[in-house]
Amino acid sequence: MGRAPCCDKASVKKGPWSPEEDAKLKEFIEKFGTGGNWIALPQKAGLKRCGKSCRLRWLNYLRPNIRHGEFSDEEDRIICSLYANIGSRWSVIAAQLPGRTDNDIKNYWNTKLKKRLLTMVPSLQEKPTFFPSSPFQPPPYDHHAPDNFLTTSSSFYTYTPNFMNVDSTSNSLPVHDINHINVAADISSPHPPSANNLISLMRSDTTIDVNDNCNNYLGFPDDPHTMCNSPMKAYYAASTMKEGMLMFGSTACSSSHVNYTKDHHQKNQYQIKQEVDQMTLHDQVLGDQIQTQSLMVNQKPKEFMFANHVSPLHNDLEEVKHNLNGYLFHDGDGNKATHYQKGMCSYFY
DNA sequence: AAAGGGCTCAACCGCACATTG
DNA sequence: TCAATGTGCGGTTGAGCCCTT
Repeated sequence: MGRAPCCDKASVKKGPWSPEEDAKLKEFIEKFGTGGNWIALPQKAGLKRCGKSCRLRWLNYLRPNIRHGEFSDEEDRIICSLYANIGSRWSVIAAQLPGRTDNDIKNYWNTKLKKRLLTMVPSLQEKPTFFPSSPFQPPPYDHHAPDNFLTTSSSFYTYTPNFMNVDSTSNSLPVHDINHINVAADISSPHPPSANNLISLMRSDTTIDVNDNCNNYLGFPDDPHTMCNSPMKAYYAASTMKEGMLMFGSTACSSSHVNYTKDHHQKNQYQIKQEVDQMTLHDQVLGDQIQTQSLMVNQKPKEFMFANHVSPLHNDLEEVKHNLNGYLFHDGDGNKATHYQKGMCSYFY
């Protein structure tokens, strides 16, 4: 047996609101408020409408300070960035855009922004199975990439998660919720090292099981170039999309990317999240290739002191390029790696 | 000018969660 | 503790508008 309907469907009016109904609702709420009970409101206000319908009409159209009409470029960027971070949590996104309603933003995304994004990045049109509701998807495998896949490209798409809240005292990897953004946190224990390197993909509603080489994330369990010769305390970036969490990071040194084979590459080419030119809020330029974006909702990005923390292995970091068939991470030196790590929001200890 | 296909967006639906008794 | 009720949210729908042929 399903739950009782919120109102008598037969006796309520549906469809577009008339100006008279709008006026009645507005007048009533301005005089008496909602009374904390939307269900009872229409009767009190003399409206033949469902309470939910009244609420929706008020919130999306009648309440003061609602803005309709064109979205600014800045709003576009915020929406795109937040969507990349938190997925279709329209109410959260709307909270960052005063005067905009979740419904407006949702419609705007579905009808305009998503299409624009897909036009800009055609390869995003095919959804990966692990991002079932995301418009983002991995680029196609580049068969021409050299075996170490250290190629270059003039275009680069990345995505920068906001904030991290790493709990370095814990061996577990809780997923924090900061400003509604899931953030994976840290570990500090020896692990199957290979699994700790790199690019990890996991569902945003999971926590990382660092003893699980790849079930929750895609690491390089057979990596022969493991660099983790010390207990690692790395961690990690986290970013979420609605269904998936993309993680970048390395345990002790991101140079462990070097020399991965095509096969590795193929396994790990999952990072397309951000059209740099269109979505960058706070640009950082990494070499001449990389820009990262650090959208802060209520929080500024943390600065990383990458070089200081990975110095033992720092020299290995000559090349960390992750060519994702045109989407390139290029770390030519430690300094760039710093940016790289900033960009990917990795933490190193 | 008419047809029809695509697009927009207000509104609805159903579910999950919160609150209340 | 649990069921009933209210609220909020995201996904979906469809009427009306716009554009192309």
